[in-house]
Amino acid sequence: MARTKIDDADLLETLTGLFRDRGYEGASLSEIAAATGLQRASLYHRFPGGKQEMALAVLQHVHRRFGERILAPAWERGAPGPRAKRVARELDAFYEGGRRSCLIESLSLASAAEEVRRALEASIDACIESFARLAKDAGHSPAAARRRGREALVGLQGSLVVARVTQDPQVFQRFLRELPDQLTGNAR
Amino acid sequence: MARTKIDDADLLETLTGLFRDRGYEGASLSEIAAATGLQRASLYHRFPGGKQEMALAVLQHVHRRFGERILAPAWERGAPGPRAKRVARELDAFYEGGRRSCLIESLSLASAAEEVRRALEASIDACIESFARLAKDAGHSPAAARRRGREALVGLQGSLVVARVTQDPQVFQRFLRELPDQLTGNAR
DNA sequence: CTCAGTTTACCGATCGTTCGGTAACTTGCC
DNA sequence: GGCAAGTTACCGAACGATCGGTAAACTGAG
Repeated sequence: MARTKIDDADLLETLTGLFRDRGYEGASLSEIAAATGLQRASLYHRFPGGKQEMALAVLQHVHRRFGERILAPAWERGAPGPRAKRVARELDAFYEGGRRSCLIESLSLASAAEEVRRALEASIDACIESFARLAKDAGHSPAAARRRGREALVGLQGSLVVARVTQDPQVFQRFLRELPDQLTGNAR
Repeated sequence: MARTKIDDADLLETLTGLFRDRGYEGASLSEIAAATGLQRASLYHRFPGGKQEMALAVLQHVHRRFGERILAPAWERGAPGPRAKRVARELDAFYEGGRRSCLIESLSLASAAEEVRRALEASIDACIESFARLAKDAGHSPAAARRRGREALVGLQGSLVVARVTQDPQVFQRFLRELPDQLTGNAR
């Protein structure tokens, strides 16, 4: 047993879960080590930059996953309505029905490092743009589409927070149900 | 020197700011001591229960402030529209235009103690009920009013998170502007 | 043998918390 | 009023535990 004990994908997945649930300061290296099955020192072999590099890697990992999968339907061809529904389904899976928090929110508290802050902003922007794309494809002006995208993101973040505090995922489910119409629907 | 060096109101105010900005784990006792002007040991004289009691006291403090002031207009007499506008103005002041985070969100991460979790839930509920009251007074059914109250809370939490990450308080300002109509407006 | 990957053992710093002690004020007896 | 006893508020120093991080030895596949 000398080659990687835990492969990068699993490692990142575990780290993602930890940072989502506990936040940056809340997720200690001991806890991370216990959860990943690696010793603390081994984590420094994988992430020489320490905890901050772990957070950064997780952020990139999730950002990629959003781009390649969760938000991908927003950039495909076809009717925007069904595509929005597919995005909603992907969000449902990623947030486990509203029982998991958003990494962006969890990591944006502790007055993060500039590099982390930039990554957070990039992910937020990508999310807004993808949402806006669906609204644009539904015939809305660029300005109106961007506004709808922003409002959808607000609903996403807000419903996740409320669902977490009230321990009631229904709030998130309601958001998901209304998301497609919120983006592609006609009137307001 | 025997009388209090820092009075309870100031102390709670400082603690509130710290917990909002840094979260429970993020706000260390050293930092709290530095910010309040009291030594760590002195904090234990004021809060024998330690950090958790501090968080609990802050939660109660803010809960009272919401009940007595910020959400008070929702329970007064008069047209619901102007009352909703007054609530919005109070929220604007409390969240400093969207530059400060919500305590409930900041403290709800770190898998808090049961007592803390209950306090968080109580505050959330009070907020929803006050919002719903305005919708009810505007002629909406109890069910519809409660739905509007919940959605308003989602908008509040979501816009605060997005405003923090993007460092753009405008998102919160937009929410505040639309809040009165969202609660008391006619159609949807 | 090489060398990436893991491990044990350890580091200084800081964590939340406790302890012993000291002023300043209050109380109650004379 | 005078003054000892008690209370309140604060502080410096230290507690054990844990924090994030490092050095060096071990492991095993190429």
